[in-house]
Parts: sequence; C-alpha cells; structure tokens
Amino acid sequence: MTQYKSDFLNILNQRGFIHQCSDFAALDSKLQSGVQSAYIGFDATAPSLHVGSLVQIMMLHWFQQCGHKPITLMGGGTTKVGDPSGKDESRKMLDDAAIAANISGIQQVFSKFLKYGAGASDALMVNNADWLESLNYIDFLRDYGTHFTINRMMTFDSVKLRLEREQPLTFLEFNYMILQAYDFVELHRRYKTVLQMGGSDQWGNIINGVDLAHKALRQQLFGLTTPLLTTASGAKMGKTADGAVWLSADLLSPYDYYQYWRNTDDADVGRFLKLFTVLPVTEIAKLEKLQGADINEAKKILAYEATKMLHSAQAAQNAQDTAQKVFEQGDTGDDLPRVTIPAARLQAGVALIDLLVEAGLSSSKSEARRLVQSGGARVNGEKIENETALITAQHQDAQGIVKLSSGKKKHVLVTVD
RNA sequence: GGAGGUGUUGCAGAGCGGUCAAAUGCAGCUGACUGUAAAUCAGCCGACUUCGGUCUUCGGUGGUUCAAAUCCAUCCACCUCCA
Repeated sequence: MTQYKSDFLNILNQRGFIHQCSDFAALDSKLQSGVQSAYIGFDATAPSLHVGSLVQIMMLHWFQQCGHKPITLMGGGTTKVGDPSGKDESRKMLDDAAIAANISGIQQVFSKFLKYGAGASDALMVNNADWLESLNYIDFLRDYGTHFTINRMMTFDSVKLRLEREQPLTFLEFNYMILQAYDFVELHRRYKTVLQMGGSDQWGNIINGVDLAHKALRQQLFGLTTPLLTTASGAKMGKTADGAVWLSADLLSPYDYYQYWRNTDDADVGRFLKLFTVLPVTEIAKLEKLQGADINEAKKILAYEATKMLHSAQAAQNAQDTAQKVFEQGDTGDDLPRVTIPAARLQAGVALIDLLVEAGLSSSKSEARRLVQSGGARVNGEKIENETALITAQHQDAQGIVKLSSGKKKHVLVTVD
C-alpha cells in the first residue's frame, strides 16, 4: 500500500476516498509544509445536500482533523449557470431568492461536520457570487478567456457527452467550467487555497482550475477526486424509494436516515464504514470479518455512527432504540413517523384504504387497495386483506395508538387528538 | 432564412384509425425465501369506483371520423443538414 508523508493523504488512502490526484507527490509535500487550505464547491440547487455529497464533506472533515483549513464554497454564482456534467438536460433556472434559501439550508449541514470560526484551521464558508457577479465581461474574457481553447473544452466529458447524445448544450452552460476554474484561482488569491477536491465527475472542472492557475498565476495548485460512489448493486448513492436521502432533518428524519444506513448491502458495509464514520480503520477491519447474519451488527454500528455524526448521539440512540423495538420485537417505537386524526373520526371508523393514504404509506387509493390485496397492509402487526376494512377506536392500544404498516419496513403510528 | 426529423404513461423505447390505459426493458411496490442483506421466483405497477364500470392521458390547439397516440391543419420545443 502506498505510503504518504502527510496524515491527510494517508487517511484518505486508507479509507478509500482517493480516485485521482493531479500530483500526489507534490501535494503530499505541500501538505507537510504547514497549514493549507482546500475547498470543495457545492451547488445551491436544492434546499439541502444529500448523502451523495457526504463523501466530499467527510474529506473536508478529515482535512480539518489533520490541522488544515477547509473551505466550503457555495455556488451562489455558478448555480445560476448550471453545471452540465453528467446531465442530458439543462437545469432549471433558479432565481436569487431560491438560491439564497438553498444556501442557508445547506450551511446548516456543514456545521455538523466542520468547525467554523476565525482560527487558523477553522473552516470558512464563502460564496462565489461574491466575485463572479461583479465580473466585467470584456475584462474577464481578455484576462482569462485567452487561457482556454475551444478545442480543449470540447474534449471534456461534460461537453462531449452532451454533443454525442445530440442534447443541447447552451453557451451559458459551456461557460460553467471556466467559472469554476476561475473560482479556484480566486480562492488561491484570497485564501492561498491550494487544493480543490470533489467527485470524479468534477475531475475535468478541477483540472481546468489547476491549469488556469498555472497559466494565469504561475502557481501549482492541486486537484483530488473521490471515486464515484455506487452501491454494490450498481445504483447511485443516495436514492431510495421516496427520493433523495437528505441530510437535513426537516427533509429526512434521523430515524429514516438511520434506516437508510441500516439497510446497506452486505457488500458495502466495510467500504461505507470507512467513508462515512470516523471509527478507526483497525476497528472497521474487525467488523469486516463478520459473516452471514452477524454482518447486521456491523450495519447497526454503521447506522448509529453515521446518524450520530449528522444529527447527534441522542438522535442516533433514539433511532436505534426504535429500530430495535420495531424490527426485533415487532413493537412500536417513539421515532416512527406519526399522523394524527380527530378522535371522532376514529370513533366513527376510518376506511383502512383512506388511512393508508393519509399516513403517506400509499400515494393513492388505488395503490392502497393494491397494497391490501397483495397482503402488504398491516394494522398493529396483523395482516388485513379485506380492502373495505374499517379502522376504529378498537384498534387503539393502551396509549391510543394504531400502528399501520406497509410491508415489513414502513410503519406509521396513528394517534388521535 | 431553407430542407428534413423528433416530441408517447418515472426513465428508455414500441405502437402509426378500432382488439390501446397503450408492447418490452429498467426503476418502483407487495408477497415467498432470508439476516431489516444480496440473488432468485410470483403478483402488481394512470385515477376513481357501490367492482358493473366511469374518467383523464400519448408536446399545445383546432379539425376529419361512428371511432384518433395513430389522419389533416396550425402552433410550440428540440435535433440534423444547408445558408
């Protein structure tokens, strides 16, 4: 195994974060020569980040743990342009207000993983709108446009793939890579930032920044990317039945977040433990030796640790307690989602079909019917196959709760007010 | 500006006057088997339904027809080639 001089690269290497680097040896030396700053850019296209971004955030986390200064760059300016990488279609245009709202949502997530402040290795939050919006078009073209050739830009995957698939690529999007390259140069000017990290899909964009710095500033900057993360079954990280796995508790409860990790494929557990927890690699190595059903123990640790990092130890514990009650004892737990209906309605009796829809377990009555017909609907753990069944006050337990389930994993507690 | 092409249910992609709520694949849901895993197998996969049906969908609009996703007109978007 490769050995680096710097702690940072060693940790990243051991934990499987590294895909490509523009210059391993020189970066290694640079990291040894004092406190450095590195950044990762995040687009403000959604009100929260999802687990797909977690790898990058963890890299910044380790960077800070190694005594360096991480910078989180919000793409307030570049979001208006839209990164064409990996997309067939242009992004929808977002207005200023939406971008600002998204940025404030995303910032809350970062503070869970990074310590912000004024100290040497405290993290810094910047927004590229601060410099991109005041750029003068002609000056910018003359100063930086000369360093880019269309010939080369056409060879980047983000451009090439669009063209090959005969999908439109607007001039606006075509400029994205130039602006991202300029970001790197600007961050170097402002904060002596020497390293840009990102997912492997960002390699082209990152290298553009490194090149631009070389040409415009005569400075060697560095790029480092993570492998594209997929699950063992080949799916992209962060997608579940209900959509993205958000990092904001408003969009995805800690319990659901815990469950997301708890349901990891066997084949992914070791890899994810290294990437998404801070457990020592020696300990992870022991967990990786588990076989068969014992792997579940490793998954519990993964889920607990990941939830703890994002939310809190308490939230992780609550989620774990609930999961244990629900899955190991067939009971109910406090963290299960709840819906409340008027007591009078329950007295009169509510159609099971309707309740399934109201609880969010089915998206339409038809779907709820199918669920019941196929034997996937349960009330208090009892399978109900009669689609005209009524749920009444008699179904309430001692606490006045009715537990409604769709399949084996999705449960909702119905309470009355 | 000119010529041609494309636009179908989450995605991909058939259909080209009735048998079309629309093939097939992927994704998804449920069940069986299990370990809250994977793989495999089975069913489902527009909405509403008193389960008889009813209603809304094939880029938009307006036509032709007993009947249109399928034909015509027009508009829009995109692609390719020419200028």
